[in-house]
Amino acid sequence: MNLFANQDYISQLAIDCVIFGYQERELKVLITKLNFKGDFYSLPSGFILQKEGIDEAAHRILEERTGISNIFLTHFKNFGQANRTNKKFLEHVIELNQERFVGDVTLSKADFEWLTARFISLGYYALVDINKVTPIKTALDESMEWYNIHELPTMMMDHHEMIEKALESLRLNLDTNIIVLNLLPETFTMKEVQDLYETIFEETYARNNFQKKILDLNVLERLEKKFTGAQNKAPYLYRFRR
Amino acid sequence: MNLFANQDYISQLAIDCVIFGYQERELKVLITKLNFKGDFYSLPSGFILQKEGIDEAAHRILEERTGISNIFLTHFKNFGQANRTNKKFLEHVIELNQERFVGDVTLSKADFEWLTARFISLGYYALVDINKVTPIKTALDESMEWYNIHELPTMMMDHHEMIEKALESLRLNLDTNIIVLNLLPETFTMKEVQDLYETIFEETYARNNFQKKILDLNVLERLEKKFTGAQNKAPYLYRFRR
DNA sequence: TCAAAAGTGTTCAAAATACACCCATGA
DNA sequence: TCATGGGTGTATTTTGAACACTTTTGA
Repeated sequence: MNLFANQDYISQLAIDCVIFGYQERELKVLITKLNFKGDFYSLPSGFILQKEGIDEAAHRILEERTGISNIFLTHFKNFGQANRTNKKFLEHVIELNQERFVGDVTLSKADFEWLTARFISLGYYALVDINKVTPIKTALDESMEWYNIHELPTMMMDHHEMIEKALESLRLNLDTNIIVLNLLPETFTMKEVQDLYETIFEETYARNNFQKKILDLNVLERLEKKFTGAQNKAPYLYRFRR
Repeated sequence: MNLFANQDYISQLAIDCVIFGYQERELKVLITKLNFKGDFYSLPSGFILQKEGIDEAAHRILEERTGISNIFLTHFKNFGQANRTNKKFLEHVIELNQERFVGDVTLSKADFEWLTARFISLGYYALVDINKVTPIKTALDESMEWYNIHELPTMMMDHHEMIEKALESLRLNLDTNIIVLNLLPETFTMKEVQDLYETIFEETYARNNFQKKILDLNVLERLEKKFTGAQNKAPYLYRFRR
């Protein structure tokens, strides 16, 4: 059975998604562990159907793996060195899992050829509210979990570099854009916004100046106060203005 | 004879180059007119060989068309809608030029299929010194000329949109980068730099403040004065510091 | 009434912009 | 010596960071 080779995919072209989530002052990335012996970790990836656009494909892949649509997702870089192939990687997987690759059952010859060709990857990154996501495993995944961006496992191919480049790109985008609020729930306090910025940029900011800067962007609206039970002044809640 | 289909190109993937040049307060783009009846204008394009990286391919294409290498060239955007194909365009060309498409001589069936597939394009833009470039026509080009960015002919497919996006990207890059000086000759006056910026951003700047801003970047070195014969103070020449 | 954390106003320094003046050049 | 355009110094405004103070909350 051919899983890939006969599908209506564009060959030699893949999409890799760096899905950023945020929780308790930690920036996290969604990573799958492959369902094979040996520890193989990968970004959620997929291929482009002949009938769909590249952005469309990226959205589909994101939705297939997280269940959510209509989320911030953007291309950040292409990866296309001449020798970029996962042939060695796949051979290693097969070597460690020989019993599962007997007689073309798991992976046909055609699929092997298709998958180990030289590949060009379009790198996308997404920002999601971690509470809205239920990671969806495929048959090939043993697990699919959030990893702190500073405690990543050893990733296959150049996926580690991809995450680094995605983070760089995210930081650059934030200078002119407040897209990052996609990482927060519907309503949030100013302190939560500040924690988020400090986590992403790995810096600290003065509370009052930060508040002024964000409010001056004129994209937030102030709602009622949030009484937490703590013995201090209740902070305001904010949400995106529509 | 197959020109494309049997070549070692990656299929369904193209590179389009927006080559910016600058002359006398005009920002220009290098555009080819195809060597067929009917006015068909195109960006310099090419395909990616199996054995070369994508950036490498872009540099090769640029060199094939301008004769220069080691020039500023960068990816700015991918173009990959589902229906993105030049089938209609090519059929139109063939219709207007039937005498040249008799008997597989100019374009084989295989080539036609290959060329009219759904294509994804990697958009690159380059900045070149217009005086160092001798546009190199291929067999398919009737002409290859510089066009003022505000006086572009009607371009095939989405090439017009590509130029717009490339310009946007160039402007963004300029905010943090002085790469734009690739558009100028080896030595230049401050006024020439200012003219260039004003042309690209379509704004005017105060002379003294502009000079200060550029010099504060610490990337230029001041050379001797340039005596033009005009009855005014001779301006200094500058060049990139190494 | 007190500690903790949020909100807001004021001050200070730095950067961007505007204004003014002087200088070199060739007719 | 004059008009022209180039170079540079000084004021002014705007921006952003630092500091200080007040308010709210629940114990």
